[in-house]
Amino acid sequence: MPRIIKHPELRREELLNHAQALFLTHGYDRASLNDVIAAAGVSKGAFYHYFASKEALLEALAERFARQALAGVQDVLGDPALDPLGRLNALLAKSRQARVETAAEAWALFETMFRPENLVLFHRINLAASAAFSPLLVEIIRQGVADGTFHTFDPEGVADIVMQFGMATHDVVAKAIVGGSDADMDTAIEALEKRVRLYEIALDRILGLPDGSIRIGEPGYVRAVMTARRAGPTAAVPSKIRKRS
Amino acid sequence: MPRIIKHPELRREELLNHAQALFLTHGYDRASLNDVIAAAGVSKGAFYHYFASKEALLEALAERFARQALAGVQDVLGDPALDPLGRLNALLAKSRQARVETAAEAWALFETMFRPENLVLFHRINLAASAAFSPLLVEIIRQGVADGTFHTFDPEGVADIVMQFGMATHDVVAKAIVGGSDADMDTAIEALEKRVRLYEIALDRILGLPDGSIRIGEPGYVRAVMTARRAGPTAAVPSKIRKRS
DNA sequence: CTATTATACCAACCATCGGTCTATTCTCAA
DNA sequence: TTGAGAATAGACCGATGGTTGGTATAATAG
Repeated sequence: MPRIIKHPELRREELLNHAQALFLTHGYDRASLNDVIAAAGVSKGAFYHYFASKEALLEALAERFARQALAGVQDVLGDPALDPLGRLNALLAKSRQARVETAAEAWALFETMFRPENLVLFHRINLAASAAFSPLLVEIIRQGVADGTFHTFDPEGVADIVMQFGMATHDVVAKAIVGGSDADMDTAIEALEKRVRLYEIALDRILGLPDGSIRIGEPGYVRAVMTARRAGPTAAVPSKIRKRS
Repeated sequence: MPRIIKHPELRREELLNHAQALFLTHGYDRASLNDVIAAAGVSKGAFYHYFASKEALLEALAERFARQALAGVQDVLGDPALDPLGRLNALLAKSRQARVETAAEAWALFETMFRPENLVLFHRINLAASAAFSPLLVEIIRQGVADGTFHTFDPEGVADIVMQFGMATHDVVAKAIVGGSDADMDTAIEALEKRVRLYEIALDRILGLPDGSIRIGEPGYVRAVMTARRAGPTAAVPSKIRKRS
């Protein structure tokens, strides 16, 4: 009987897609390799042909996230029409947009994706995103310091703080969901928006700018994206994955 | 033959000690339960008499860290001789001291303890530490806002930022070690001290204080503690734990 | 067209993992 | 002395991530 051979590069993407869905719903640890290959309809041998290990799969997933997030940001740096503050704001908005859309994409998974069992997954994603964004950030801040827009003695440090703030939003949402009496989206979004305002002012002051200079995307942006997707179809992922004792 | 029975409460501590050493050297995931009980010279049955699971062991370990870190801090909050800024500085110094001494305690493990495989362990420790410190921090900041010392609209948010800064020092050291050409202690400490200075100024500005108000422990403190312990005996932990491929 | 090699794939198999279970030994108060 | 319960031992379990030996297809060379 003839064997059906799909295009190899698509096979790999398919594996990544199924892994992403499973990791987001159940967490990297709980979703077993067998679950992934079963979902993708692929044998173990095939999997290990494309990836060296489960770890490598996670890494590839994080890289893909980072690559997508970075898409279209490179040109911001070189745009001569923007001053350093404009560049920084543009980059922050882009970065935030990527984060929000990633979360929104997995909206049906909102409650599960912010649970501690997904720690490893999100750490990797954030790590990859940092690695991609950080050099751009440092360069922009350096330019700003050079032309007197920003005032700081440690551009790398400030860039790290900015990335920290970005990562911390994940924890903010997690707290709002887990700690809230009714764990709904509105509570989470409200907490998130408030925190973003604080981060903006904190960055203003750290960089010696007047309050209100830094704008990490438009106010209400998170709510808009989230609610738009909320109405969308719920991705029902039938789960046969065990509960941990 | 007579059985040697140790005091039960000591048995539990002993288990924690061996687990701590193994988790720090090889990471929570890689150090197996069998490794732990083998190191402690205890049977599996005995282990599961004291702990409900490997998770519970990790949790107990994190709790112990947090408890040690919190020791002697409670009275800072009630001390009437201190103003809010004094209280905040005292708390920060205490928090930092705990972190540094934890790191120094595991000095022989310096290179391994900052590797990604220890992510889970440190996340738990930081979580426990946050849970312990955060309420104190929020209260102090609230007091300061009330009497006009601090200026912010979001005390909880600022407290979170402070905790973030504390946790981030871990990453700073990791980067200095992993990224540096010669991964030595001096590079790491230097990077750490510089970053702490940045955090101090950032907090000054976020809270609307004049630069130099916040002092997270004395300058040079990290170096002093680290170098003091460096000369100490190297804890040679014979490792039979497998390498992950 | 055939021979050869590299790629894509399969599924049985493995060591080890965290965790359970039953049996036994020890401790100490009544 | 004895009985109850705490403490300990270690065989055992299902599941896991990972390995292996082998097969089928595609690409290429002669």
